[in-house]
Amino acid sequence: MKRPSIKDIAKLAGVSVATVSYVLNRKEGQRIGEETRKKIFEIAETINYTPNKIAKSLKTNKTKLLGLIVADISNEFYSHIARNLEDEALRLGYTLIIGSSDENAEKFTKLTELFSEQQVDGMIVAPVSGSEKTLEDLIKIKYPVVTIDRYLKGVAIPGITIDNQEIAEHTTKLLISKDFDKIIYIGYKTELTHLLDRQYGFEKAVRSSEKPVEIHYLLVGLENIAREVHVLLEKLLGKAPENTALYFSSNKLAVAGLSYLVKNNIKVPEQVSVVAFDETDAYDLFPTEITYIQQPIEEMASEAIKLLDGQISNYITTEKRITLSAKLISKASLKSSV
Amino acid sequence: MKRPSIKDIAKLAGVSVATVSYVLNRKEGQRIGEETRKKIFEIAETINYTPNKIAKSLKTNKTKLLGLIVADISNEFYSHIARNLEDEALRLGYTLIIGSSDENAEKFTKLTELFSEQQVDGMIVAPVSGSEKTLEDLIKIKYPVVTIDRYLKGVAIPGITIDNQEIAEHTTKLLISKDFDKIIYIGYKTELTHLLDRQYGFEKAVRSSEKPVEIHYLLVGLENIAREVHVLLEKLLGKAPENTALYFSSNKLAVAGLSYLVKNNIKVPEQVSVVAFDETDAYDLFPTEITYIQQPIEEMASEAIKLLDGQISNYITTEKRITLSAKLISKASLKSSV
DNA sequence: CTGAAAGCGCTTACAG
DNA sequence: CTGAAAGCGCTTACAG
Repeated sequence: MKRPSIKDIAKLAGVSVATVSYVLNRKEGQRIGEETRKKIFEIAETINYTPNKIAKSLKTNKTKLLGLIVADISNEFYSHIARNLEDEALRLGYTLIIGSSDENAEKFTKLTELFSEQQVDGMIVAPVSGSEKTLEDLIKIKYPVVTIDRYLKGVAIPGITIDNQEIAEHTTKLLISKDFDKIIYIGYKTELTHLLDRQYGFEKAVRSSEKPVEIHYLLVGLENIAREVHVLLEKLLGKAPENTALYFSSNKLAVAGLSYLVKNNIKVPEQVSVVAFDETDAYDLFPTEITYIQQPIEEMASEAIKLLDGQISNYITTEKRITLSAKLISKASLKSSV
Repeated sequence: MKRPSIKDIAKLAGVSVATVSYVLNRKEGQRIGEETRKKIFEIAETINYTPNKIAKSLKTNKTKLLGLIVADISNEFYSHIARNLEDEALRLGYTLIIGSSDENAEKFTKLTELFSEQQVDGMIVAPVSGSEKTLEDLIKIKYPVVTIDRYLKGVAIPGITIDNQEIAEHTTKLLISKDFDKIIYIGYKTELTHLLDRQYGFEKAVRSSEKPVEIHYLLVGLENIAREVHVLLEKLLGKAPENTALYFSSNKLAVAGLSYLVKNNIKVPEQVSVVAFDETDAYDLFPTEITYIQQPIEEMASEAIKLLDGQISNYITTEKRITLSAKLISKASLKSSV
């Protein structure tokens, strides 16, 4: 009981497979008699024909498959990215195949190989540190690739990022203007450029400030975030902090840090003010509404797909990098003034 | 600059494509001379050959692609499911292609069609209400499909679920034993069996109880959850509830409800006790640790893939349904006793 | 030990 | 208006 092919339709209709292919693809130019046309549609319907895209792909060299590589699809930020990409992709007739790199360069490379063997028409990737060569190889063979969320220093490849440094600088200046006794930056130990940019933005604002303010950095690894953050905050904050600001450079870090505040009954913003990168539903459970930096995820997704589709369809190889603006969403977690 | 094919290798090596295919696939049985073998590998290496899986698929009728349809990949529960499925799939050499149904039967059907045209070897789906016929059609043509999280009444199809009714009943009995004045069940207006099962379990425990206890149901739609829950809780709970228990039948509902409690400064468990289905990192930001029902996601994923792979490889069509046990994780949000 | 050949299900110039 | 034929890149009996 094989699935029916156009050959079966052709036989049943008494025409050639070419004719069947033409009418099923509604190709203009090749005009086919209305009767033949109708008959073919009817037969296709009754024998329940569905096209075999694999066969089509082999011939046309297009699979309508897009590969998506994120750090971890179970991470809230990436699952939202994925969802938006999915919708945009579907709109253009693409389907998404996904993989998680776990920030591991080897795994990242394996995934690109796997996807390329599956003949995906293009890839959207959040590159990991150490994947420079893999990306360069892809560019060399002109494989359509677009980076998202991140970029790699020195690798000229189209992609979407946000203005990490600018928004971080802007936000930090705001903090500085509020005369905190102490500002604590909580970020990652990492070589990932988009995260370093957030740190640079922070540092830049600090350097250009005239007011003296006590600054601390808490940099944690990519694992065991919650515990690390708790230990560090305990050391730095103690149980009764005053007039302090906490700057979290990701939602994961924020959740870790906020849970420390809740558990120690530290009042926001009375004792400690908080601002965080990225949003998460989790903020809803915190007693104070959190001020956060919002990434334009929807726009990122649609631009990424547009950029990729452009490469695929027109073989454009501009090294276009698009930078979108993040937005500071002000809520109660930042003290209103001095 | 086309990508090299085995034909290119064959030409370069002065052998037939058949020979190249044999050595590249390391087929035993067909013994190929060690020299030819080495030469072929070398050439493949230098011209940077990578196999075209599409061509292979056309011939072998296996794509090593698995379709995953969830309600929404950006939902925390499903993104975790997806991640675990991804890992298990990769282990068996499969790649995941994903789609979100948005609980929409039409979209669900479209996705199954799309995936089947892409010739996925099998599908893992969270069926939506109204998709009975789609599923039955798939079974009729013996397409390997496994349901996850949910099942559809009357549709005999292999799948993984958890013991929703039992764990709900068990949990409710525990609530009842604690002599609350009022127990409020917060669930969905839905026809989805797995959610109804949670409700039946609750009702069953209530009916079999000897103690009289005031019971309320809050059933919300699938959209605007937060607002609906807030409005309903306000009506039912007021600002100063006493000795009340809240039972949330999903993590989304729980987040919505807990945020109401936080905003109104209602103490957990002093005034209100809480138990919720499913976990989420968000609980970390709530002042009290939340008692929740934990689904064995990892096991669900590995069993699903195993079941699907079984169907694919052996054409097993047992209507095997696997039920796994959820677990009540006790934390401070449930008052300790009377 | 190796090759010629058929075929998977399509598409698409080309010819008539 | 329609068909014969080649070909996409593989696999796999079969023959030698």
